[in-house]
Formats: sequence, structure tokens, C-alpha cells
Amino acid sequence: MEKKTGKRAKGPTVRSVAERAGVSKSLVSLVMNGSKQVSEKRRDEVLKAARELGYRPNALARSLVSGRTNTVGVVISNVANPWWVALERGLSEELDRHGVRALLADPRMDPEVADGLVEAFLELRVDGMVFLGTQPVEEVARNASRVVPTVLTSFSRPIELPNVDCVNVDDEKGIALVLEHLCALGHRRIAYVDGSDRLVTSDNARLAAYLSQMERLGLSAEIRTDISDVPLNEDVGYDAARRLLGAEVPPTAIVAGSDLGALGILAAADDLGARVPQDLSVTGFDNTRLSSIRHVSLTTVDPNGREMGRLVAQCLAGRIESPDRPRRDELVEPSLVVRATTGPAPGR
Amino acid sequence: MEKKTGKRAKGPTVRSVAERAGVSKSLVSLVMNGSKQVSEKRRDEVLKAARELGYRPNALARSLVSGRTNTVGVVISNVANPWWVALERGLSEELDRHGVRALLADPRMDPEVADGLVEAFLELRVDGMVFLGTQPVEEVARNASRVVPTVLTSFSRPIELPNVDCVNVDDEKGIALVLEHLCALGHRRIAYVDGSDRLVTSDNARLAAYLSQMERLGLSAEIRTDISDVPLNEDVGYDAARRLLGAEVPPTAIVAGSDLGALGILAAADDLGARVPQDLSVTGFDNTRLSSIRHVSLTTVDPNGREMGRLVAQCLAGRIESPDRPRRDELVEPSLVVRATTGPAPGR
DNA sequence: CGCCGAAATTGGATCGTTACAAAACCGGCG
DNA sequence: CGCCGGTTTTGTAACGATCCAATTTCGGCG
Repeated sequence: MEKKTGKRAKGPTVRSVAERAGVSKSLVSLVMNGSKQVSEKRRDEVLKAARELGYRPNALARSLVSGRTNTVGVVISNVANPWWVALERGLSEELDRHGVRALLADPRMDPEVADGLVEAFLELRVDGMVFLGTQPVEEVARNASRVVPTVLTSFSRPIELPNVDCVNVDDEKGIALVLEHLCALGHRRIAYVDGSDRLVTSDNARLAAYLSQMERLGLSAEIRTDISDVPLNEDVGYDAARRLLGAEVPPTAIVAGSDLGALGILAAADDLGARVPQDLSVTGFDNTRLSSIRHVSLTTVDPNGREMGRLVAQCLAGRIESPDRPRRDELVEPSLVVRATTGPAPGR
Repeated sequence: MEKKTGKRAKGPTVRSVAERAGVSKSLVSLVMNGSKQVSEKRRDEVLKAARELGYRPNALARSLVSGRTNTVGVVISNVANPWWVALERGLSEELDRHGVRALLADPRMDPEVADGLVEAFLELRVDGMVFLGTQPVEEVARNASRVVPTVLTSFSRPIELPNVDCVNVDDEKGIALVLEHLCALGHRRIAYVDGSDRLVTSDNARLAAYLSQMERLGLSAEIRTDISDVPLNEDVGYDAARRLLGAEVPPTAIVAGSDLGALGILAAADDLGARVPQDLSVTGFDNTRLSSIRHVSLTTVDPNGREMGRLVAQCLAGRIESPDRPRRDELVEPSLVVRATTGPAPGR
């Protein structure tokens, strides 16, 4: 009847509000943006008209002219493994404070999908990008950083790009906390289990930390590692633990590079009849929800994700403000969460 | 030097590409959208110019005129509890197939944040919205559905709104699978543990299914429930199990309304010295990553999240096509995943 | 009463794209 | 050579907001 079929019903615009309130569209714009220099009277009239029409500003049009979207894209490497939740929370909270909103995207572990996703964000003209975790996105992140302010966080290995800020947990400190804890419990034969991303096995910060800290503690002779060439997961941890525990002189404690890996170790201990923590102590890394489950109660390192997220947001906000300022490389202090999987070394 | 300070560097536009290729901007637009009726020669010239300039179409401008963003907003009630992962994956995959991208948002369990998020999506003029899980978003979802095609999924209770599609797991079927499995193992004293969202305790579909199915199996006399008035989590499950197992004639099996609840039950059994599954069988619901951990190995119901996601996408795509078509209310068939927490009833 | 400066309001240009109708091109045919 | 039908190409008007310079309003003051 009143609308041409085929066209979708258009919502109210600044124009229709202006007509209804009997003012110019410029004034409506001023009111909607809370300008101080409009008279009380006009402001009320405009707001009333807007309410009556159910007016909602069109962010597309706004951003087109203003050049800012107040939106940042967050690419989460692997949504299935919820270590990122605390980080994302801190990030969003802090961004909120800057009037910016985070939109999340899941690349589904597929580099091509990741590519498309980032492309979509860039076409949307987001003000910045955050890459959360290495897996399928490293190359993509590189490219994005040439176009828009970018922050990387929780990459498993150091990345130095011009104009890109990085935020990471202090792996060295985290591993040190674990080893000191185990040492204090009398452990000496402490093994380390981890995986690696497909690209490089060489610079795994946690592994490096294990090696240097063992040395510092005078335990160089006890160093034993089992490093897979795929990312650490439960199965990888399980297999590694079976190998380590099957040795002639098995370790009394196993440190894993992630909570998931530690779970695999726990399962292996179960299967081999080793009691935790009486016969074997096990630690994880990340303090995911998994580790806090009563049935698991894993001693682990809390990377302080919320704080990391907050830092990421601050870096990003800063770089949006001044895109060419020198790069920041932040380390966040982790803490140790002692639960039920660590105890005194056997025979002590 | 060459750019006025203060202004952010503007990227190449359809106009600059046109100039460089020596054609009109209309033609550039046609080429970028893959129109069939441009000559080979022009097409190549334009593409070359675009490549050289690093041109990237501005989705804001495009959407402003076309009226479509090819983007849908997905609000995930609680990102921390990863039951939604499979669903989101199915959803995104299917949307991809329709040329639509999903942007996720985390309301952080805060209704106000949820409100702001949805408002932002609407201002971005997304083509549709998906609400994934009840918690803080129900009212918000109601409002959104008046403005834009909307699909609800995994709401804990049935919602009937005009023009809103719903996709859910068939709770009745899922509970039936569990009870039949336990019955076949010889269990009769099968208790049920669940929570509820703060709004309504009354219509919890899984609880209702438990009641009706127990009756169907001739076990009306054995019905025993422990329903909390907060959402089911590990602690709630733990407390419920302690109460149930402390009874004079304790159940030989406990069915939980979620995996997390089942984990609490497992922990309680542990603490009370009840062996699982020899003394007590336990089942969950959702088949989250948690349940598949070797150390847990929970028998649970798999809601077939991927399929649900796919259906959500189809509903949404359909409703974007024709916003006023009758509402669809889909149920997805779940399946039973038998792991290590269920076994023959004691003394059998 | 007329004029001043500050405050309030407005018109029109602009952002980067698509839509649409009009114009240019092109080979062949009468 | 002029004209015809069909394909290519182009100019111009949207889309819905913001920005900015120009204009109107207004209270007070000489």
C-alpha cells in the first residue's frame, strides 16, 4: 500500500526527526551528540521526536563521514580453548572506558577464514585490530598491521613488527614460580612437557624458561623434556607423560606448558597407577576453567588475563590516538595457584 | 610533507582507482562487483590499478547505499562456558555459505552491557541477530526482534515471539536417551539435579522431561529431584549431590541438567567415597569439552551443536530474505555419548 | 531605538559507494 | 552512408549522517 514492495522498510532518519520536531537536521545531529550549545527547549523537542519515531542513528553514515567507527576487531585464534576469556573480559571492559566496542571473530582454525575475517574488519574500517593467540593468524596479523593499529597478545613466540604493540604473560616468571614451588616441596627430578606451533620449535619461551630456571636452581643435571612438534593438547600430554613415567628413573614432578597438557598427564598417571600428588606432582599453565574444577584441582600458573586484556586495550587506544608512536612490548606478571596436584616429593 | 597533519591518511577510493585506470568510477564499481558486462580489457586495467593502489572497498559506504551489511550479530550469553562453540562453528560455516559474516559479542553477563552491545549492532545495521543462550539477554532479544530478523537458540525455556525463529535441542529426547541407558544398566533409583534461571523455575524443559520419562518407564515411585533456584553450576551440583547421597536410601544414578553440574556431582561422590561408576552412575548434558577430558570421561548428551548452528543460520537467512514469513520452531535430535561415568547398577 | 557580541540554528558540501537512466561505441546491414 | 540493436561506459542522484561557515536570534546596553 504505502511502501513500494521490494524495498525494505526504511527506518526513521535524522531528516524525519528534524521534520517532526520542526528543526533542521543539523540541530538533530547536535542534540544526538550531546552538544552543549542547544537550548533546553529545542533539545527536549528533538529528543521527544526521536523517541516517538524510534530513531536510531545510523552508525554506517556516521562513520563514513567521521572516519572513526569506535570499534575494534578481535580475532581469537581458538575459541574452543577458553584461556582467552579473562583476557577478553579485561579488554572489553577497558575499551568500554574509551568508548570503543570490541567485536569478536572466530577464524575456526582456518587461515583462509581468518583472512576473510580480517578483510571484512578492514572493510568495515575498524579503528584497530587485536590478535589473540598465534595459531592460524600470524601472517594475517602482519598484513593488518600495515593498515590499522594492531596489538598482538599471547603469541607463543616473540614477534617484532614496527608499529605493533605486544602484550604477553611473563613466561619466565611463571615457570620460575612453578619450579620454585616444586623445589620447596623437595622435588629435583622435574620434567617439562610442551608442544609447539607448526612453524618454529626453536623459540618456545616457556621451554627456554624451564631450561634457564632449572640451571639457576642447580638442577641442570635433572633436566628432562618431552617436546612435541604439534601444539600441546591433552593427547600430546598423555603420550609424553607415558614416555617420561616409563623411564628407568621417572620424574617426581612434571611441568606442562598448558593446562590441557597437564590434564593429559593426569590421565596418564591414572592409567599407570601413579597417585597424584603422592607419587607425582603435576602443574599446568593458564589457569583455565578446567584447572579449577574440583575433580581436577590443578596447580597452575595464572597469567592474569584480565590485566593483560586491560593492557592490550590501553596499548590499542594509545596507538589509535597516535599511530606512529614507538612500539610497546609489555609483560604481565603471572601468579601461582596452588591446588591439589602438587605435594611433597615422594619419600620426604 | 604531502599529507595535512591532523587528518588521518585516507586510503585509496573508487575515485582514485578510476583516475589511475582512466575510467569512470561507475566502471570501477562494476568491476569490483564482478559484473559480467565489462570488457576484458577494462576489467584488467581496473584490477591492475586497484592492486597497485592497494584499494580496499569501504564497506560502510557500500552498505549505506545498498542497505545490506551482509553481517549478523551474535550475542553469546556466557562465553566462559564453552558449550556454544560447536554451535557457533556450525552457524558461521553455514552463514559463510550465504555470504554473510558473523560478528560475536560478549555481554559479560551484564544486562546493561548486553543492551549497549545490541544497540551497537543495530546502529551498525546488521542484517540479523542471533541470541545464544538465555542469561542476561532475554528482554534485549525481545526488543531487537522488533527491528531486525532474529533467531534465538538454546534458551532454557520456550519463548514465543512473533517473527522470531527458535532453534533448540530436543530436551525430551535427550533425557529419554539418558534414562533408557541407565534403565538398561539396571538402575531404578535415578535422581535428577538441575538449576534454573532467576526468572522462572516453572518451565524447565529438561526437568519436565525427566518427570514424564520416569513415569513412562514405570519409575514414578523413584522420582527424586534437587532443583536449585540459581543456574546449575559445579557448586550447585556438588551441594545437591551431597544432599541426595546423604539420604537413607540414596540413588544409584544421578542425572544432571548440564555437564558442569555433573562435575560437581562427581566431586561430591569423590568426597563421600562413592566410586563412579561402581557405586554411582552420573550423567551430564551438553557434551562440552569438559566431559571429554580423559580424567573426567563423563557420559553425557550431545546436543549436536553444529547442526543446531546450521539450522540457526538457515532460519536467519530465510528470515532476512522474507522478514514476515511464519515463525519456525526447530528441535534438533541429540545423541547419547557413553563414557566412563555410567555402569551397571550396584548389586547387579 | 539601534547596535553588539555571543549563543543558537541552519544550509549545503562531503564522506565512498551503488543504482539507474542516458550516452557512447561498435560492427553489420540495407 | 545512415541507421539499428546490443553491448559498454558514464554522469548524476541517492544513502544518512557530520562538519563548517554563514545566518538568525536574543538579551542587554549605550
